[in-house]
Amino acid sequence: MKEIDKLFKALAHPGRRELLDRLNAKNGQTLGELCVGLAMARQSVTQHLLLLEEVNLISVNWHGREKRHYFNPVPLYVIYERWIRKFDRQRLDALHDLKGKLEGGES
Amino acid sequence: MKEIDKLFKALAHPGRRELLDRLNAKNGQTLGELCVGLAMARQSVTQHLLLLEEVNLISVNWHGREKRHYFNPVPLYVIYERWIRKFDRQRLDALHDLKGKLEGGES
DNA sequence: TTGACATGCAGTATTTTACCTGCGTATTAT
DNA sequence: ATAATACGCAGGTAAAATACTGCATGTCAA
Repeated sequence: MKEIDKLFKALAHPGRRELLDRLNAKNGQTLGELCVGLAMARQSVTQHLLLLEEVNLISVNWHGREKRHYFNPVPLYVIYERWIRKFDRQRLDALHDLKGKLEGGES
Repeated sequence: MKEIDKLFKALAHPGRRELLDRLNAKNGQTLGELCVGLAMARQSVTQHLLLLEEVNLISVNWHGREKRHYFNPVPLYVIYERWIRKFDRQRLDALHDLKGKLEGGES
């Protein structure tokens, strides 16, 4: 399976995207911290984190018995550049401009 | 399930992304055309197309007995604006600049 | 009107994903 | 040394996603 396929799959789960959100808000959190407030067993969270590791969206760092997690946005950049951007960037820009005009209330 | 969740799920399947690619290359293709060269039964392709319809990534148009499909990139734009872009745009821009410099061979 | 074609609909098998429970191991603190 | 803590590992189950087969329906062309 291609890397980009795994990447999209990794992003397909709301829980995993939330984990990325939380690491983006506060980097270097441990597994225990990341489990707080989630309706999931610790072991399930571990599986999600491993998946995110595999596609390089997070990296880890051991400090004694603690495993600290760090968010890496580069794969998202790859998705944007190689996949989203190629779909008629001009059309998107035009829509963006239109949206701005409409919201801005310009005649 | 939230709209953004369904959107990410819809993009998680390589076959569905290929369908979008093919429609982007040539808009207005029928189900039959889209099936050519795919290692899938027509009925499976239908299911994928319906899923893409549900999240508004494609729209359809009947002409007699033919169902024509059209790609709509707006949801991708939404993903970029509401999800990718929020992750430290500055960091991404910096990486982009760096990449450009390295590739450009600037000292 | 009849046959070919484009597609829909229903039911089912297979595979993958998500999640859990139970137990084991290494590290830290007392 | 012992207990508490932080986490890994293995296995099992339930649900969801994927893909199929078989048949029905509507449209077009001769």
